[in-house]
Amino acid sequence: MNHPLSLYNTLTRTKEKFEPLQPPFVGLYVCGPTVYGHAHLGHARPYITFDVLRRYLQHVGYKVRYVRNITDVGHLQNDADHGEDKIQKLAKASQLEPMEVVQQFTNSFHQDMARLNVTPPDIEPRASGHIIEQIEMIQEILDNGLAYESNGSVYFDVPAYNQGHNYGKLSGRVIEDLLANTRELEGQEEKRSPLDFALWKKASPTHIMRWSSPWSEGFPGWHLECSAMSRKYLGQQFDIHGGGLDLMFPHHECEIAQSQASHNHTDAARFWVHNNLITINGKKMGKSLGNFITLGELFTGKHELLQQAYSPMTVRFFILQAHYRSTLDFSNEGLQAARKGYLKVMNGLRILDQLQYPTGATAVDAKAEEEIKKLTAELFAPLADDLNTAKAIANLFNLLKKINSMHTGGFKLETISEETFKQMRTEFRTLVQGVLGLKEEQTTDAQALLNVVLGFYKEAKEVKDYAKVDVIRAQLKGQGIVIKDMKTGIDWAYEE
RNA sequence: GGUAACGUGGCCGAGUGGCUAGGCAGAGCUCUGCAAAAGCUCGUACAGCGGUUCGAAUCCGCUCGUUACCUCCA
Repeated sequence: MNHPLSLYNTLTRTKEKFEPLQPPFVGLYVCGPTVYGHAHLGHARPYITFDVLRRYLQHVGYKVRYVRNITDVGHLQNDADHGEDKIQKLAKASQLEPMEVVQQFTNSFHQDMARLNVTPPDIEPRASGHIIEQIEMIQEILDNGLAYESNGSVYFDVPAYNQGHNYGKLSGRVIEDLLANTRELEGQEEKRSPLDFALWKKASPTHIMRWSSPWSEGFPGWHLECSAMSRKYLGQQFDIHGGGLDLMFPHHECEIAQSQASHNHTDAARFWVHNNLITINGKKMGKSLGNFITLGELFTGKHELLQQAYSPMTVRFFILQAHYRSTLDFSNEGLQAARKGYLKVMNGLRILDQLQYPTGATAVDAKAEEEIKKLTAELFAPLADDLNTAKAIANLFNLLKKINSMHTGGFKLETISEETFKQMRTEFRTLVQGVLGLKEEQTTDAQALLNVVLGFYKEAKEVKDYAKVDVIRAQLKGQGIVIKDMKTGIDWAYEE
């Protein structure tokens, strides 16, 4: 298991060589969605990015346990009204059970991910299913003197924690600066310091999502679930924690603090990896800004900003064509270019399947051999350098040119050895399908194709070319389809 | 205001001291019944100004512009 994967670690702000704690096992935790709405293009990015990371780790031989949570107990909405559970708010409005809302959006999320060919995580824990673990964790933090109870709620004591630890180590914040810039928000009188955050919140009488705890009927704080669930399934310390850049502060910072404060004072994860955001007209795409396009809208083209529908693989390719740590700007032009690029790769894949190495070839040319070997070796190399999918795809196109030439005859296959040819074929396929996770999409409509054939059938009948008519009938029958000549026209049926 | 990024050819987007990124769009050529696909060739890009260096898109400084986080958000 010796390979040179380096990853950018937000904790150290440098690229570091990746070494698992217990090779060959790798524990990977990624913050999952809060299921109070349909997933949008911005959501696609981390899940595709970390899907590729997971696939790559597996490709180089690691055994990965990938945990991605579903947050379904609701994040507090900290706007003008005191803080209301988003899921609960929606549930009231539509007269649904909160869990019904959660299930709907969870199903929708799963569907979108499947279409994007994102492999499901190995464990997908729900926050609502881990209330006990979260309560336990709060108790530990209380026992360590780093949290306090206030009117039925429990708050994390940031200044106390900061005495022995470094609150802000991940996001580069300094506690004094944070204090100097704190805004006065309502409903904060229970806190000792404005920086303190809730571990447990006492439920108001109208709040329906509530659980019993030693402190009150209430619900867990909005950073706790990730700490509790990552620990449960990956241990006190694990290898990689991923998520969007916008979660770095406060979410991930709080996660680190909670984890440190509740157990052995070890960092929860050794590598903190953050993907950058998707922008639209240069601005972050986000729920709060209302400038998002859901994946469903993207796939159907039903959104005022969309000139056309973009298939899931187009979206995947679009995202992978940029490095995960750069912002990526949405545009129709960008998506359309991605679509063409994606189709080019798919055409290449088809051609590769058709290529056959000639038997008894003996015209190996050292230069050609070397060239293909080099291009092949360059396919995976960029992924080892902080998962540079953009460069890997660029290298893919460079090899694809040669493959296309092999197909059209400009590049004689026998000028490379069979071994090199097979290696090239395997690596190209593995990169495209196995690691980048690009799959062929059925872009053609079977019914439309059938109509074309029926058109020829009709023409043949009209000119009484019965030989051709018979051939068409026989061929279609071979496909399980029978032609029906009716007075009203030509139709078809499945052969019964 | 604090902190952190970014500014690359028509568009998207890699690259972080010398070696062609790549895709899309555009032009020309080859192939071709026509077309398409494919291949080949082409654009003398690195916000501006100054500095370091034999050499900078890449390092340093300043200026301008954009963004993110600091409040739920992937």
